[in-house]
Amino acid sequence: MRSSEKPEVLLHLEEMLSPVRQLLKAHSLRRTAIREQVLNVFLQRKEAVSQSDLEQALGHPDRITLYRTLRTFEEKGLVHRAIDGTDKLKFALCSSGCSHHKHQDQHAHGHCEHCGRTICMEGVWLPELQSVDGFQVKSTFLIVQGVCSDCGKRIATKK
Amino acid sequence: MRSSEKPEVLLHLEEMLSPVRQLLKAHSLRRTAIREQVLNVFLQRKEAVSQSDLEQALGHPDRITLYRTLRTFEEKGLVHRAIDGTDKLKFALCSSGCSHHKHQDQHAHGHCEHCGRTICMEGVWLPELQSVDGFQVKSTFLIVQGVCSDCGKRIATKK
DNA sequence: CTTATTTTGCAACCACGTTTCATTTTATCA
DNA sequence: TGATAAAATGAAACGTGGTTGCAAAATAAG
Ligand SMILES: [Mn+2]
Ligand SMILES: [Mn+2]
Ligand SMILES: [Zn+2]
Ligand SMILES: [Zn+2]
Repeated sequence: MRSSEKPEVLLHLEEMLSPVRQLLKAHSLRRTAIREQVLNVFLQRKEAVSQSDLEQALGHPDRITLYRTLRTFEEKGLVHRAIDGTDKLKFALCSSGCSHHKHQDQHAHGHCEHCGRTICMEGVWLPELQSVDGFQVKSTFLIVQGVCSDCGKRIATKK
Repeated sequence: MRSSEKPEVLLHLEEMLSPVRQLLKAHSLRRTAIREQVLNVFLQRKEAVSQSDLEQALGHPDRITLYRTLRTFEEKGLVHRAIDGTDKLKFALCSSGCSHHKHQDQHAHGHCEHCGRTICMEGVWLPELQSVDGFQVKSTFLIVQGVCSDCGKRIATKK
């Protein structure tokens, strides 16, 4: 049976790609087990995740493969680095506008000094600088340090 | 000869402490070879320096001692971390107001994507946030990415 | 100079980042 | 549906940094 002869119903089923497969296809990435698992974690958790977070979440897959998966995702514009001032490198899902070498996530990152989680903050204004005494500004990153809303509530309850 | 009997001229000479010794004394730190060497590098270079920068500048001293020297300086308020978005931890000399566990360096850090140097930028306004949808803000860090004035001139000349 | 305290230097570990290469898997197309 | 080219994986191996414990050396104080 050639695909052009398939009944319409089946064609529609084939087009019902899961969100992760849509993402992979949209960025022309092959579909592999670890890529789907990693993307699932990114979609479930809303915070930025580190490689060790993923290792734990996925039951310790091969660490080199995971490493390369993250670099590939970064390069293809699926995730961006979430700088939070700690020594731990974290990544967060990109907004839909990002693609190969064209990241456009201009937002602050909030780092909770209590639980260590890092979140993307869309609603914070970033200073728009052009140059600072001779320094040509290309982009700015803002890290907001403090206590996240979850931890704030938890602390308030305990008192 | 007891010190109380020394002629005034000698007493004055003794009080002529070098800048590094003044710094050490002001933060009640013992005077050791590596501490003086490290402080000299900080005073000469105006940019933020990493441990590997110091290792090279000082002819590869014991790396654990250097490591502890930097932590001690940070704890006592002589240097602060200069977050620049790279994976390399850098430190910069504190302004005179800092002391044991009371850092007060509120300024942006500029990172040159060309030469990799990181400098403290005193003249940049930091957003003053109190809370962002439930997140209690304690402090903010601003990283300015771009091309430093030196590299800017160098590039302009080559053209 | 003596002594209490601090600092050093070494051994030893661990966490990560990164490359290389043979093997396996994926997508494509006849 | 296979065969095939291209891409991804997993193992090994190496490098860099961060970190602790402990005995020896150095410092500051009296
Ligand atoms: Mn983000
Ligand atoms: Mn600074
Ligand atoms: Zn929290
Ligand atoms: Zn530069």
